Amino acid sequence: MNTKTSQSAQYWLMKSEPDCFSIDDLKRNKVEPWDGIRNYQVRNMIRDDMHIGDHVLFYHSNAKEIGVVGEMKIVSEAYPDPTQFDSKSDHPDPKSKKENPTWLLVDVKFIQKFPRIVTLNELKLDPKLEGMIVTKKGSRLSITPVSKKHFEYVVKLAKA
DNA sequence: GCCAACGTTGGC
DNA sequence: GCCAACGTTGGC
Repeated sequence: MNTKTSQSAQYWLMKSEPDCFSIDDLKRNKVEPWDGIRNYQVRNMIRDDMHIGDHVLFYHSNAKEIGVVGEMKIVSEAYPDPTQFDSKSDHPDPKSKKENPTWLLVDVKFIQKFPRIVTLNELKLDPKLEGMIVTKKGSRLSITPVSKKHFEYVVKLAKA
């Protein structure tokens, strides 16, 4: 018997500093390896809980305008992040060994850039989005799970 | 540029 | 295993 059960897609929010990698960069490249994850909690999530076909909100952090700017999709399972072995990359990790890489990444695919940004302030103020992790004070995880309800509501807001 | 809120490191 | 010091994230 096949022990694999078909799982329904999950929903996420992923942060990026637009000065480093923006929604427009993703739109141009179509598919991009989401490298540079150097947090164990986030690594474990992408390794254990993230799968091909999952839906993602693209979030601009550390920017003039902070908030959700578009949508993308996960198009690979987690695999070793090559930048950890590259001393010239932004986040080399000399302690990580090629036989047993510490850091993983997933490939993401551009779906759409929203007609407008849904700002963090807007997310915080909307009672329908209460409990969304990114709105919580001190939330520093670059990837967080989002409920299907919240995801669909944010997309609706972006197009309103 | 400031600083609060974390996460990590390393001495003990 | 504790915890101070340090580094990073990211809103403001």
